[in-house]
Amino acid sequence: MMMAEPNGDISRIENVPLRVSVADIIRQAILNGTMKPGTPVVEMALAEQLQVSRAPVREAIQILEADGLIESEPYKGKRVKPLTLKEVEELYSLREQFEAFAIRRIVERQVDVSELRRHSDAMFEAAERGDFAALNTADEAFHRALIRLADHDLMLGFWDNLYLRIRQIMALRNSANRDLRAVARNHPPIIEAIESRDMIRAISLISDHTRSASQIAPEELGIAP
Amino acid sequence: MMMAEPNGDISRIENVPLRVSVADIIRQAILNGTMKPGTPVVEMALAEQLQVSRAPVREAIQILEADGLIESEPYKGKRVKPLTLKEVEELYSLREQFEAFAIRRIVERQVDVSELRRHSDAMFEAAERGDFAALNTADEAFHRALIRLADHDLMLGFWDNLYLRIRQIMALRNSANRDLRAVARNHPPIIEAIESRDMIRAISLISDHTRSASQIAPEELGIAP
DNA sequence: GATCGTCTGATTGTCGACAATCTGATGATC
DNA sequence: GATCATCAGATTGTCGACAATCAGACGATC
Repeated sequence: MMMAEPNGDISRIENVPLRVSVADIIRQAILNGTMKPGTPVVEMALAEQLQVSRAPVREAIQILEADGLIESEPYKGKRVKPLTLKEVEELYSLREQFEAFAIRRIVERQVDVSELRRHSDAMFEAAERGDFAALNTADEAFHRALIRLADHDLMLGFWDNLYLRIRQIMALRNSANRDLRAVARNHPPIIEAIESRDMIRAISLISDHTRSASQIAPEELGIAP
Repeated sequence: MMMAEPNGDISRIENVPLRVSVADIIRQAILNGTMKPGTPVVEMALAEQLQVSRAPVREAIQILEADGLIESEPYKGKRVKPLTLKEVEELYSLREQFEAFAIRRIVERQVDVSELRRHSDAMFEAAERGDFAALNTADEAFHRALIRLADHDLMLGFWDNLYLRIRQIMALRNSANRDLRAVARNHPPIIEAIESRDMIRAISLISDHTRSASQIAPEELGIAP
């Protein structure tokens, strides 16, 4: 007997395995720069620090390996994956491809992109307040929404993975002395180009935007080859 | 005292952890259709079958989860990820983007693509012999080389991941009754367009090629939504 | 006969112990 | 003083046992 839900939308509680909590903690440490590229990641040390056994730590590390944040050599050890200038360029160039592809799909399918305005507005607000963290959050929300609106789960998964590492890079970069308002101002023209279905212009704007974001000095990464 | 290697290129032997061997075996079973989408993946059963403990099996399954071949619900169970028509379309459409991006990079940088001819020739040879498996191998080698020549490790990683699932799809599809020679004939024009630096034409050819490869009947997947 | 406990079997999650592997140091041998 | 064994420490890999969780079956209760 199929019935309507008698209760409202009580949010589904979920029981999180330890490996997930552990992975979240370590991921955070990597993304906020506490664990810099090259730092050894030792199972036993983390297990003691977090008061769990090695098993969930091992699995958490495997998750982060899949994220591309940790690399491992069998029987040798694991460490936070070093960043190279080439990898940074690859991250940003591929992100540019994803966003261009997303725009093509969005324009072709005439998807409503009004959501983007919310994020853009949030960016201006954050810029006014000089709130750098909030600006970044809104910026990421904007770009992720752009990908999500393309309705392409596979690309969204790749994008999430890719953006994880971009966040890591941004954390390592001394993020001050940037013109917050200028960053915010980049976005409305993109929305307008999409809404007027000017694909060429929208993609061109996104490309410029991404390229300017990818500027980074090698010494900010620690290693260079 | 840096010295030249006294020995020739003796290939480095490597000690493979069990999880890798186990992952290879299970991956193969998924890719050749022995374990179809939806099949439950149970640790203990596999451990007994392979005569190892559960630990390496667990880790192998995590590897395949990262590959996108297995999905898991905590405390419930794991199974070979079901395929949907939408996912198939996403796989092929994203592959098309990757190949177009690769071609742009290759043409811009004037990369030598003579390697592609080797793979193309192998395809014709296989087609003559009516050797379907060899044709597929050469076809994959052709397309992977195209990506590799773009010199973009990040994209290559994504492509490998993506192509894994395309292999799975191709295995499920009743692959007979196709004109092998016609498949082979698709490729030389691509090489020629790249070598004559006609980016537009090369990308257009690749797109057509990918799109025609993506045709699949829903009932060939088992599930449809 | 609907609802609620309770139980049971299946599966995954976690633990502590032990084995295998790698690295570098130390010392024996020529 | 090179080269080779051997050893010790650190780290990861593997194992078997136990705990937690979930789904479904089976009744008891109203």
